[in-house]
Amino acid sequence: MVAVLKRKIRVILADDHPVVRDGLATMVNQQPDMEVVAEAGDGEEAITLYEQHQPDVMVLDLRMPKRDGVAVVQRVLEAHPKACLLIMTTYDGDEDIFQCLSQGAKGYLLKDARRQEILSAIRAVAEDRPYTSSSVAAKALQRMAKPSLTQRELDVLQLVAQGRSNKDIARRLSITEGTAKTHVKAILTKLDAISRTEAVAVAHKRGMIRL
Amino acid sequence: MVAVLKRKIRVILADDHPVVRDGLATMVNQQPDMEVVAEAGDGEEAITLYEQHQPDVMVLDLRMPKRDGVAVVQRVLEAHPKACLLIMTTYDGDEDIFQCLSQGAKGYLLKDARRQEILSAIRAVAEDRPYTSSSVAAKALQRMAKPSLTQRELDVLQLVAQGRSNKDIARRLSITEGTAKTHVKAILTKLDAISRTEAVAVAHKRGMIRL
DNA sequence: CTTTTTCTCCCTCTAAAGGAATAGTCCGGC
DNA sequence: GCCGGACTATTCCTTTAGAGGGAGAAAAAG
Repeated sequence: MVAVLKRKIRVILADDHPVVRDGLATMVNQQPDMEVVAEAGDGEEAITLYEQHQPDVMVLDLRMPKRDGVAVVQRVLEAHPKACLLIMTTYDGDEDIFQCLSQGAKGYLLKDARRQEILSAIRAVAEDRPYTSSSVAAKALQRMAKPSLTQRELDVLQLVAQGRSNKDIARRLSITEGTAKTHVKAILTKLDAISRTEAVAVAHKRGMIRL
Repeated sequence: MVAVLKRKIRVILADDHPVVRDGLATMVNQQPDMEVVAEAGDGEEAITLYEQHQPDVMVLDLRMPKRDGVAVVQRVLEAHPKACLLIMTTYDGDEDIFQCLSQGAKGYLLKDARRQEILSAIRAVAEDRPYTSSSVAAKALQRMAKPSLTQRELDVLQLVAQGRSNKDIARRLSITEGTAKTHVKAILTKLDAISRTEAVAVAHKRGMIRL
């Protein structure tokens, strides 16, 4: 089936859990057509190792110490526009998916995927074919229909999620309480929430904030 | 070092991510003194397989489909008080840790633990010695100094976290709005929060609610 | 250079949330 | 039987949030 003479797919794994790296490494190295060339335990390391090894595929966890997945995607792609990045994470919020894919990641899959699906995804991405399961694609499409929050609104949302009052938020951002309220109002409208607490729930579910 | 004639430690792995199970299985099976006898992908399966195999150790993820880790700990230990359960999870909220350990889990460790630590933990738990890293132990102690929420307060907190208003909460729980406020007030006091949104943030960080 | 978006600030008004204190009922433990 | 915790409910009062507007300045997009 697999061409014996073909060069193996060179893979870097980036995940902060040694157990997950072991699992992936075992799976990958058992395949005749691929091999793990390096493993990273955080975002910084992922970027460094990509530079060093220039692999065919990098499998990336979204939440990692030092620099999170989205930031790694951004950095690597701006230096290597042809990089094939496969996001592999437990988070299925539409915002995470949207951010990664719109920034140029070639694939996005969830950690509860079966072994075969993971391997197929790596092979697809290695050939520069995008890999997106139907459920993930659906979320990305959902997200596109929703209004985006501005940077300032995200700043405010972050503070709202920490339980800060409008007055408190205003003080921290050096704006008036009225302005803080204006931003909160915009957030509620865009997230279709009737209270700040609901807005936090929605934003969290969508992966817009990290608590 | 390891006695060759000694019976191997029989381990069951319960985690909803195939990748994690693979990683753990590989690590465990490489050791001369232990072996994986079964793998479960959800809570129900974990309970069933424990009954069937009666392993020396069961390694449990906290968040699993169908039945979560705490519930599995409860069920297995009420049928087998001597069961050696090792919790392995990404969540380090004091409530999770406290619940598991106080219900009789023998160990609790985080998924970012190094390989050696994981194996040591399995060996410790297999010999009925509790395994608790210092950071985890510290959180359990912290939790003991904090007031517990009553069941009703947890019900209310869950609804608060979904963004419901006091009136809404009252309707859903068939109580008056005043009573809902009383509960919310008690929650704020116990969690040392000044607003419901902060209470949600605190509760989430402590692992008291699942969003 | 326009146009649009973003960020800022302002107003009024109503509804909701939160602080403080009190109290009756029920249930389980001692 | 008594006591304490849990759940329920109440009243009074203050503060905060949120709905509904409008509006100017700056920055980004066209």
